[in-house]
Amino acid sequence: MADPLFTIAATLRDAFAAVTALHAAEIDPVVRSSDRADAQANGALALAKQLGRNPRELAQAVVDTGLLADLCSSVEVAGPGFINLTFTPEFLAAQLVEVAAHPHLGVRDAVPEIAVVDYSAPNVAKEMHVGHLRTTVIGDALVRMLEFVGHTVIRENHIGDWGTPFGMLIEHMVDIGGIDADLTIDLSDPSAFYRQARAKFDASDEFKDRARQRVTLLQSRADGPTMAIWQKLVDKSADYFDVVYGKLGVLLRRADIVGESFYQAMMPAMLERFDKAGLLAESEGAKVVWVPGFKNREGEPLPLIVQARTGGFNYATSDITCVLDRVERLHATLLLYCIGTPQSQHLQMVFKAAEMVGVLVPPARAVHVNNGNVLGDDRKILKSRSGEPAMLLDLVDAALERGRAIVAERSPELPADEQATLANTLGIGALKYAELSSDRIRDYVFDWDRMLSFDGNTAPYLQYAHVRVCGIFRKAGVERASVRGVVPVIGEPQERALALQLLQFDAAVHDTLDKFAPHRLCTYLFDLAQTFTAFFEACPVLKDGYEATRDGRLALCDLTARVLQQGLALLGIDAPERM
RNA sequence: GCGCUCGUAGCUCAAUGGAUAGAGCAUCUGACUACGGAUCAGAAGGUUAGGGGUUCGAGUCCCUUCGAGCGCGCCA
Repeated sequence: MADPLFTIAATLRDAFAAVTALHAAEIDPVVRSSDRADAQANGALALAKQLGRNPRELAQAVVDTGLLADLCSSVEVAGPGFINLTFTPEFLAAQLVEVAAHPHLGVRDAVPEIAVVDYSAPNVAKEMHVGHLRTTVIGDALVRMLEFVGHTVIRENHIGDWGTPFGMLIEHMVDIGGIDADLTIDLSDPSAFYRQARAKFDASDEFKDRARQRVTLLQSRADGPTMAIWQKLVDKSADYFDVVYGKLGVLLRRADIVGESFYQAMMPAMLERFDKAGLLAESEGAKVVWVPGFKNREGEPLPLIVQARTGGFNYATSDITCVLDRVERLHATLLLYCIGTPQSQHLQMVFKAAEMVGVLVPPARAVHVNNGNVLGDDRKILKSRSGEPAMLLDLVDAALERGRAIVAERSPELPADEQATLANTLGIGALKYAELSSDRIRDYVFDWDRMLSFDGNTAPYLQYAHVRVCGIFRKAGVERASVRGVVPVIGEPQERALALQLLQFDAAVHDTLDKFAPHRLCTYLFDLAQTFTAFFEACPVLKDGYEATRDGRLALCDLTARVLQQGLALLGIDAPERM
């Protein structure tokens, strides 16, 4: 019970029960933080409507029970029926002591589930571009948060490693020396090999035929040389992905790759299940599933094609089989798909089809954690100089370079190795935070200067706030751990504001996970940092004449630093101790 | 044509159906020889694209118009 709002809500439930003679479980008072008081309860409004009573009178009756008096120094009815609450300093201080001793800083464990988080999903033999940035960074943050609250999290990188393009890719490799060909992925142009193959495919009918035959050979999965070349293409691309993930500091590793190819063997059985359920139909020569509610251009029902006329499977088949695998083999109950919004209709059809065939059934559920685009200042998708979507590795390298420039200018006195680490922390932190700090559903405008600024809702601002707190302890020569048991001082308004903010970490994390919206945690951390700086200005910690409040304020400082550090860590961002 | 997403201060973004829609940047005015100035305090800035509806209460939910972006049968 770290969050005081939960304690208040429970007490309020008792109070409502007392005045309405309803069983406590039937009442769900809404308690939220408020600008006008420490907290505000507005359960009386909805409840009064149900009971046909005057909301103000009901709220007043609840106040009159006196049940909140132990926790609050002031309880008053306001507006149409709100109850405004001001906590006692003792109550706040006791909650803070609990949070400081709590292994997760007051963040409650969730009811544990097995969650699969599907994110990043680059394609073999193709570059990662700006479109992969948000899914990768958002998915990674969600993985960290889900693990933090106690879920078992399985990361999956559903790479594009199967399908018709592999006919021409493999055939091109055969032409240049087969499995022995010296295939290198050029980090400055990872799609070069793909383009060469494509050019031949477009130019030569003979090559086109060979490529088509090669696809058939690949799909049979029986031809040794074909599979060996395919594997080499996949491996080389995985090397490239590892470079990107390593620089970006995301958790995805080779072992997390579960590409489209993985599901091929299970697809016939999957179709069999649709057939047995009477859901498999034929339309224009293809095997389809009619998913209700979807229409094509002509306004006619739109089928989900699971087997093409040619007998080949496609990504609908693969994605449905993937749902099956996650639910029945991995026993996942939470399936998160961190994929751009354009895939929305496809995923809805896949989820619906999986539901119809009895695979995706409660408690298992799938969520499309969709995201908008990254735009340039022209409000079009961020492009590189060549006019193509910006390459992810270029953005990462540019972020690192900008980080280095900032450190060289502002922290030249630090040891060289620390400067290097700091440059990375600042550059990558800024890049990631920019992706995370606005609502993932909307497009957002990419701007180096803004994301690297030490002012505003940015990673550097939060990192600097952390550095400042650490600096106080360094200056005082006090070990952070030594103040952990100290009861914080709650006297000045800024101390109270900071205490309230610190106590809402739990709510911020859970709110973020309820909506899979990392920007909510970002907003919380930014508010916390701002609240801290106001405290820092108004409430001297180490100055002469403030000995009596010193340790209590140091306790607030320590907790602030820990919440900032932990909060940033949940976003995949490091918090340096000095800069 | 059908469908999905979005539209909030000059700019970039917030806001479980709750009171007077909040931050940051930029602009303007102040503070301090600094417990880290990589700072803080304050001011100004709004018909939440337009119009209807539901509700005690709508930026939020529903309908509609306009605008932007993206999908829409055998690639993935």
